[in-house]
Amino acid sequence: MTLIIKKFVEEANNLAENQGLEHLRKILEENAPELLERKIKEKREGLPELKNAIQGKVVLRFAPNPNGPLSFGHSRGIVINSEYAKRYGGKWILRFDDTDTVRKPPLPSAYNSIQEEVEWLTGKPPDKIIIASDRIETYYKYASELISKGGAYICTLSAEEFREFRQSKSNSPDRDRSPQENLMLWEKMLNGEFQPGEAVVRIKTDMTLPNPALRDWPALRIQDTKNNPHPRESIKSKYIVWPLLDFQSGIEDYLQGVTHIIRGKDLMDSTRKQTLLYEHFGWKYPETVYWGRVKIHEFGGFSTSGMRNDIKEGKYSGWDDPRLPTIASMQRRGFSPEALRNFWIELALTQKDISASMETIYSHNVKIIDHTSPRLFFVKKPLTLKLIDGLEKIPSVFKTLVHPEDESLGYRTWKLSTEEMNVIIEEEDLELANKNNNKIRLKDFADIQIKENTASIISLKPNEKLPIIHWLDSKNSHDATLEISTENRIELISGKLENSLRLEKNELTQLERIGYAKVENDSKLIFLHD
RNA sequence: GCUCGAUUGGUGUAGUCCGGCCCAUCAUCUCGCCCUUUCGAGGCGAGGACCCGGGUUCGAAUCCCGGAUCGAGCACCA
Repeated sequence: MTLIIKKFVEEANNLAENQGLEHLRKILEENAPELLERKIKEKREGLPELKNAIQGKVVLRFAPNPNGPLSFGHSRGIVINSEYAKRYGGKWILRFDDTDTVRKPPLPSAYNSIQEEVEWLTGKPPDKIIIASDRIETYYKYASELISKGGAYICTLSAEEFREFRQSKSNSPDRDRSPQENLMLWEKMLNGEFQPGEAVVRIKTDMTLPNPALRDWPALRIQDTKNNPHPRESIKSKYIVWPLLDFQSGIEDYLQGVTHIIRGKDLMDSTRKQTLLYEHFGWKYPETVYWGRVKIHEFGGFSTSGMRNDIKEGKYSGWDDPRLPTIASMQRRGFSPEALRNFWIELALTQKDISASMETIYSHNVKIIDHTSPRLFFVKKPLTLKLIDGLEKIPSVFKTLVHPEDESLGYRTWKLSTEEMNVIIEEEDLELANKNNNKIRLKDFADIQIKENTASIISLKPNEKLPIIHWLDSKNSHDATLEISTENRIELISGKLENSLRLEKNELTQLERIGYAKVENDSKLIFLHD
């Protein structure tokens, strides 16, 4: 049988090789046209489909620690979750996981700033907001329930002592206590009869589990909230027993009916721990997908707490310092939220650790801002040339398009004098002129001949092929600074800016031959990218 | 060390489940050309990749085995 098949396959392969696939196709068309109807593999676009996602029923969440405003990295979680919510007509929850008052104390202002940043990024508020520190008693309830069911116990071993048991795959002596005893100890924990480190609630798993991280993992611990009060006014020192991430997050996901969790792959063990927790309760764990680490080449290693320190020490001017990889900074510099969304969607969802470049973000941003950015002349290192010849040819008004592809945006105009005129060009462009017998074309104006600090108009119409440069008239320009920030320093470039357009604060412009910039005020521009 | 997981051009991705329309997609990048009175935008074109070694098969990026490399977790952080 197989021999017969082999014979025919060989025959077909030979035919294909000798007479081409078209020949085979014809034979098939004649004899068995149904075989030609292939299901065409659809090309995926953007984010991959979520497993078991039902239209209208998807619930997602993103849970940052509010110990600072959002970093660029956070924006991935917000974009991906909100995009999926949109795609499936579901909803997504913004949850503040603020359960560590000691090592990662929340920043009170972050609760609001994060919400604003989310809105800027996605165009609307999240469907729901949850603050973990408001829900401590709920978490207690589930802890008590699990303790009484024998699924958790109070462990009075120190972290170091327990580590021994974890390593040797043997049970903590506290493990065999009865639920009644554990409930009593639980009350003691809540009443403050233990100091931090003296007691912890552990989820019973199996000390022989191959993955050491999962062995009787800790669910709630004691924090000294007298000396380290929670920064929220309504919480402060109200609780001393606090849930750990794996417990808090697991319970909350269940309570909110989260169907899909999208998280970093560093949280893979969290999934496994929480799955064990869900088994105790008989719950079904959400679908989970992971992403890998993202490194942006131009941004070094920044951590939220590190930035917080540096700002405090005055190393940076604030969370929106242009050198910092925060959303606040990118917002201030003038990135379009749509560009950030497109960037993350294009990177998609894989477990690969990736290193991307800012150039990719720039390219996304240009696509969005270019067709609406008014053009402007900004002359760095200005050099003044007195017009000494050809003044009679000058029109009374200079006129050029606000945007080269969109006449509806109008014209930039300025009045010129035939009596006296000083042209301002960039020092660097003088070299360009040098290469062309000291001749150059002033964009939309005239060909000039330069001689020392003077210039003569050769003709208004282009006379020969000369490099075209941007320029200014001294009477129609004013001093301005362009702030360019590179990785670790801020450079202030002084120059001249044209008067013709009065741009509002935060408007984006394209400085011709320089790049895109954001208007801070009349005489200050912040460079975005080229 | 133990436990997970990943590996497609310079950088990201598609395709891998279910082997053959894949001498491998799209974007970015680089380089040409066109257009344009900006070094911008736009248009066209070119460049460049299946981690390695075996195996299965008529046929492997795709399946199997082995190895390498990279990353994460093994916290009373999130």
